[in-house]
Amino acid sequence: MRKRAPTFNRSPIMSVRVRFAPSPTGYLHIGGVRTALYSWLWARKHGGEFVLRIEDTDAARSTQEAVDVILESMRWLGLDWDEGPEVGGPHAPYFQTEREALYAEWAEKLIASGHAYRCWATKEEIQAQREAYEQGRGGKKGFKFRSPWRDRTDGDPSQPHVVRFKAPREGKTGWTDLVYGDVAYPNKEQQDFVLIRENGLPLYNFGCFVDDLTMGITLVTRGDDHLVNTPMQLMLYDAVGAERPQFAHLPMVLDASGKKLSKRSPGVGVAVLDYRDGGYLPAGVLNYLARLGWSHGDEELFTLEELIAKFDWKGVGKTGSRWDKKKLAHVQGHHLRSQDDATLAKLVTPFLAERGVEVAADDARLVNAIAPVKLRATTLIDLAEGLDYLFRPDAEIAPENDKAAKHLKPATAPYLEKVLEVVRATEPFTAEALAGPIESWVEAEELKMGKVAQPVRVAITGRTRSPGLFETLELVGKEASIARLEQALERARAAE
RNA sequence: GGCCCCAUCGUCUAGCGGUUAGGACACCGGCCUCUCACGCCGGUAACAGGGGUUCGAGUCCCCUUGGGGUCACCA
Repeated sequence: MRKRAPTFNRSPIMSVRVRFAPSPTGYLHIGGVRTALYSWLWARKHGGEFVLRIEDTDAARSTQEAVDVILESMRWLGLDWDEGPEVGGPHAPYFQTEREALYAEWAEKLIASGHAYRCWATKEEIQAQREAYEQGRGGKKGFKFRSPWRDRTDGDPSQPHVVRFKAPREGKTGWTDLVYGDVAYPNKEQQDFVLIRENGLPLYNFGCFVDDLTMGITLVTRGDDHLVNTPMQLMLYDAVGAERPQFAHLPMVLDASGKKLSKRSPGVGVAVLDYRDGGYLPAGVLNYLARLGWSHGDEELFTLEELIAKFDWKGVGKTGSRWDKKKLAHVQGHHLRSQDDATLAKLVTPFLAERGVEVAADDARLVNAIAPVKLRATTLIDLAEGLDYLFRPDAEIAPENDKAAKHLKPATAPYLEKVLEVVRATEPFTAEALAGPIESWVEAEELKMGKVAQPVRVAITGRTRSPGLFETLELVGKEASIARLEQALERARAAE
């Protein structure tokens, strides 16, 4: 059953400082972005700071390219950071690999105060203890290394060693999570986890602790797969006598089958940039992401400003949520249609270029065509598809498939002829001016508008779907309409 | 397996002891209509199971079941 998470009641005097701390793995995970979004919204809502920190202590995976992908993803989404890479800040550097001295310093403090110790145990020793455990208990899981160095001080610091935390073995360590409420872990489950490894770099829990502490983070947000790490970090705050930050853990984003969303999830893009390249708008992705796991009554559609105003932690649910492409498409389509035409014209240009259509973003024909076409589009790619025929040379306009081609046949030639005649005679060339003559002719001949419209539509667009016929004729223009109708007429007469 | 977390329509969710269990996506009808959309109207569809507490449980407690996370010199 759901328990109501406590409300955020930190003193308003204390500023909000939140951070997003991805590790550079080659792409920015869309689920991670939801965490970033909630944090960002919280910071913006309270006029606090949003810090971007790169957790790159896993040297094997971290590359500059991977960092660039993170920054580009965040920029595209519009989640701007107040401190972090490129913008700097009072707590620089913001790359963990550049903060090595700081970790060493805090490790020394912990050793000096008796909360941590140097451990010279070798991998072989640990392995031997592990094997003994497995044989003794008959199980492989739950092994906890008990270092012989926990209470010794006679090692040689010049020899390779790690630094371990002297974890308490009795009692419990708990906190009040902004999403999950009261959570506690028994200390006996803890082992003397490593703070600093042999190569001098900190392990996740220690790096995270030192950075969050020294960067003055007031609220730590992350995926609920980190729930189990929280006690370790809490112990560290307690050990140095520092005030603990608040924590908010977010449920996972799952794929359609209910598994944690990953690059292997079928049919779903996990990388943020997949959505940029797929023609989605940040507003659509962010709105969908916000609602996935957070709710505000019955409301579904939000602008970014509304999200900032309405977001709160008590609206965040505790259950993992599945990624629903259809619903994303719905929300995205709404945001696409909400954009003004000039903006969309600018945004769609690259997608048109990708299709070989070069047109200026402020081209009047482009801007004028946006309104009717965006009603029929979900993404910028759809928009580009729907705009494409307007800018192609007349000679390139041809039925896009068999279904379209079937509308151009001898039987429909008379319709094309009639419309061609009207097109030639109409001036000014507007949808209103064209509608009258064509509609009255259709009526007089006792035809159905559909019978006439489809062949004409295919003639001037090559497609069976487009905005209203008269509107489309106007958009295509008089000259091009004539050329395309003549061309289609030939096709129709030549067809079987 | 230990520890921790979770559980309302297919999906995302509202619900904070008394509701015909609401909304959204999807789906199915219908309207609009020159196509396709958009939009509008209507419909199918859920409290995992079992015990308690209570005058009264989707709401509180316990158990079961199911799902997830985590057990590193990864993050």
